[in-house]
Amino acid sequence: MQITPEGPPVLRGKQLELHHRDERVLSLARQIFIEEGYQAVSIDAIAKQLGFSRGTLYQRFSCKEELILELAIRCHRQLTEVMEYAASIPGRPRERIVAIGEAIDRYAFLYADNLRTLAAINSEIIREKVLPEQLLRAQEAESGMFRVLMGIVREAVEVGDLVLPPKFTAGSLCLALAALISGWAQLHRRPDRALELKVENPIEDILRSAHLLMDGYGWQPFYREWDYDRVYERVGQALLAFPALSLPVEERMARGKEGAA
Amino acid sequence: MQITPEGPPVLRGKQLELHHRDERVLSLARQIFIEEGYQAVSIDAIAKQLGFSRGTLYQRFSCKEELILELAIRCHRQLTEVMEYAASIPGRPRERIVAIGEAIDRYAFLYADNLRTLAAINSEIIREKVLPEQLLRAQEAESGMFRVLMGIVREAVEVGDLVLPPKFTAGSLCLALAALISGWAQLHRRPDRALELKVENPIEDILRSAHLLMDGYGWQPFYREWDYDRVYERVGQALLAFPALSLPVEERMARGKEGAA
DNA sequence: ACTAATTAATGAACGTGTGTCATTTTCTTG
DNA sequence: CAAGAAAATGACACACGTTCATTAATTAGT
Repeated sequence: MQITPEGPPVLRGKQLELHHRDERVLSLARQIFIEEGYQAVSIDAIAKQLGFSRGTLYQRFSCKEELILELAIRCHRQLTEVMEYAASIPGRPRERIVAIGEAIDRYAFLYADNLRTLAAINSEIIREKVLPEQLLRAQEAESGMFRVLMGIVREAVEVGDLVLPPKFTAGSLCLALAALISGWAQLHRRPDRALELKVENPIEDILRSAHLLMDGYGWQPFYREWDYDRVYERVGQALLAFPALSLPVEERMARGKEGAA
Repeated sequence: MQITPEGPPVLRGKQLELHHRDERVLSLARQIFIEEGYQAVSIDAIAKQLGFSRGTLYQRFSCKEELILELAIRCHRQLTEVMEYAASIPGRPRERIVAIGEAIDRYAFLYADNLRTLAAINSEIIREKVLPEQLLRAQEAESGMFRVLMGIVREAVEVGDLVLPPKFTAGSLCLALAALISGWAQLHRRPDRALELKVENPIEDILRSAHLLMDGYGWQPFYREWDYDRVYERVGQALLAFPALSLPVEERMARGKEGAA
């Protein structure tokens, strides 16, 4: 499917050292972004704190927007891995969608700060400053999410669990699910939005609405006809086997700060 | 319902003149933002183009982020008006939801640029720079959308068209609908997202998915059991009566550039 | 209509962060 | 170890944000 023109370049000597320094730079950028906000992130400040000159940094990153977008790309990749793992948990297709919902919910709990970073990919303010080439990388990172969803929807159609209504396609459903997920992410970032609706658990709510959406699409087994609570329990257990989702409470903070590597 | 502490302040003399100048400032900010992007908007450039000094502008706006957010607030208000009008078109509750979908779709067509501006309300980059007081105004502008949706959902419950499944509330549905709308807006801003899903009309698609979501919630009349094409036609006609949605093609551009007043 | 008090406008001045570049330093490789 | 390649440096030019003392205009009271 994917063309990999040159394969992963092997880094040696100085190159490797630089690569590691890039990681430190990104890690610091992440920390500043999370703790002090976007405006506090600056090539200048990072160079100072890391003890080398500004010009040096400019050889690796063209501007702070590139740093932020790079962080967002990593978060997207990590989230995609989480989703891929969830999608690999055995069960009927719709149960695996549930697993994905549970996985991203848990991800958001463990790495709440990362959701803020993720939003950067959609921000025009950032997109208009970085190189087109990096936008492509960002898009590719994003597309993983769609691929995972699409795979499950397609399989559901194949095994007959999902009979698409006329004029609807697997893509439509993926789009709608992605929209719900993106709405869910927004709620995480801005809980105030749900206040006036008097919804108690808006975050859970929106994932449950996804159930009704799938019901509407005619995706079996339907929400009421299946013991999804049990599915939640089962996938909940299975998800613990994934490293990024199995952190004990104590390590959560530390890991959350280190980054998305 | 709403408390209006002081009522609309009456402007006279110089105050009025200043107010008009603010409008010119915002209009120019909008034009620059749309034509040259966020980074091109600057208090400096606006002051120069309008022929007065930088300090003058700083007495009215604290930073460019405030300008952008102010624009977003106006867009939100305009979109809310559009939705309110659509919601007032006679018909069963679910038909009025359809009217809203049609209205925002048409709004997006006529004022595509405004969708970009709208996104500013969600951008952390902008939110972290403006005064908390203005964030409140932004939130209030946003809430109009929810109010309109909520009103219709509540009415649907009252007249018996919608029997909420156990554990679901009117708020859940509003949230989900809002999430879909927000996903739809994102698709407008970044059509690339849907490319790999091979969806032909992603924009239409997502609004049709809202139908299946409502079906899933058990909101009658169901998508398949009702002639919604006819509803689209009917509300399409009705929407033309609303000034902002009735512009002929020629005026579209001009009006689109002027602003959201 | 005149004057005092209030309010707005000005642009110079300062601070901060960006991005560039010629020069120096360090690293790599034959 | 030497020549060439790559990286590091910090000074520089610049753009933008922000403040402020000074000047100009407006308003309100008599």
